[in-house]
Amino acid sequence: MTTVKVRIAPSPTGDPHVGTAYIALFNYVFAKKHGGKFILRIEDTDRTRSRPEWEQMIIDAMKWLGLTWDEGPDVGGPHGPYRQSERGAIYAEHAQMLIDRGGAYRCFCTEERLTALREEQRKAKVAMPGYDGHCRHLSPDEIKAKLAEKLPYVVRLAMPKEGTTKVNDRLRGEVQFENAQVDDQVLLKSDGMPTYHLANVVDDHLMGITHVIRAEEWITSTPKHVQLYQAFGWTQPEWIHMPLLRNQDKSKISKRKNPVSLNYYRESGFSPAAMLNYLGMMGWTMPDGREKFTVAEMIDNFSFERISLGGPVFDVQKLTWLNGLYIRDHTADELATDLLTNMFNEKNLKAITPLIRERIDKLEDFVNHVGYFFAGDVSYSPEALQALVPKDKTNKDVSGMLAELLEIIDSLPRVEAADIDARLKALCEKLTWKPKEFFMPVRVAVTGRTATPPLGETMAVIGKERCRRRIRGAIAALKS
RNA sequence: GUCCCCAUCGUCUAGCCCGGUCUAGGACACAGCCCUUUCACGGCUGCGACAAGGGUUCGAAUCCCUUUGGGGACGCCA
Repeated sequence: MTTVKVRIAPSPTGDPHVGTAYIALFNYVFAKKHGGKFILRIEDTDRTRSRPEWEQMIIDAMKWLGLTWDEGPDVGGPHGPYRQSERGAIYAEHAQMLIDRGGAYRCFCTEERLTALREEQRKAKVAMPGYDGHCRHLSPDEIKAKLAEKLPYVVRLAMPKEGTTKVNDRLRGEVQFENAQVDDQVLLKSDGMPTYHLANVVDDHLMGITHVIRAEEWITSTPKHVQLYQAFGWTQPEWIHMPLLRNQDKSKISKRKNPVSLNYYRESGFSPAAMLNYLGMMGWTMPDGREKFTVAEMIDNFSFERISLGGPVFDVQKLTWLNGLYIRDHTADELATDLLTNMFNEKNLKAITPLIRERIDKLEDFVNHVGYFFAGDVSYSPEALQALVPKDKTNKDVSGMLAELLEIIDSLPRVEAADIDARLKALCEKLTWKPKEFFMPVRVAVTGRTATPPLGETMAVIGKERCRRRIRGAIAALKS
């Protein structure tokens, strides 16, 4: 029997995601259950969106949760590198291998042609939009000529056009796909980087992955992966597609409708144990029905048979209840230590004091000045609410502005004073608002107050997660 | 639109595979009561679901089919 080896393969294109933690947990638990290995692989093949800061945050968040890996970019391992951007040669070689075997072909179609094609298909309401196979049957001479011209090209999967591909999913049984329904996916982009489809198959094979435990959204692309395994002549891993975490409205969990950043939960003071416990009960239950359990207990009792397939709604309220249980497990002393390390620590205090030094006359004034640096949500008094909307603006104007600000903040790894100041100024100018009209609503949204230290520094100390949740809260307040 | 997945209280779920023990159990939330100087915690009670229709069967939440509903995928994103 081969040793179980699984992986979590996040993409460093944004905040560390709760869905990543969810899938990582099940991979981790499964690996531990069977004495196997769990590895971390960074899928940073999207050159425009991947950033090292995001990668670092993912690693930090995973460490915070305690989901440690046996191989990964930081700890190395026998199958490295574990960062896909550093494995370019491997993918190029394998893409060539595929071309040689007829499992893939070069495609010289331009971005413009593909956009036009897509548009055409959309207008004609084509049942299965996709690549039309234009370059699939180019003659060797035509290809040679185009290569000689140095035309940029991609490598596409030569999907069989007849027959079916079977995917054996551990949780759902056999799922069949008509090959004609499956697109000739791009495997290698014109920048030489692989797409997910190629990279994940090649790496999973080379790294000896035995079980692919990933989210359900991948199930429709699995036939492509199965075809790739066959084209390479490799043995497939076992496929396990976990249900997707959902928003309240049942759509796939998203930052628009839910806090999805692990940093949010960390900074709000959720404990990793509670977080993992809660994630563990999304789609899985203890045999005895216990709701409070540790990862170790989950490992002891884990089996795929106890997974239910309905997409679980991620309910922050229930997570909060669970976290309360964990808080109460602590003695008062332990809780005090926790507070001292994570909230009222030297770093936080030293970040705040320069901002309020001029604003207090006695030490006891401190507490009344700094509540919003520590609090989660802020409430808006009638006066604050009034200040939120400047005289010449409507609620809609302000919520629109705040929504734009939210987008800006979302795109940043962290909020830094000078940087956010510049961005605020730029947004103000872009919207052609008067500074006075612009900055007060932002101040009120983020702090709940009309008088605060300078905004940029204040926001930096409050931090990205709190800033964004309060802005969201302000937008909601403006609606009612 | 096409393909794929899914379907028990508002939410997380047990039960479903191996039909009867299910007048469907637990938890969150909500409401009430108790505890209590207050608030919480804790305890108790209540509210609340087998999507619909057809089969199969002596008997179906459990098996089959259809419909409906929800979700996902359809990118040189992952």
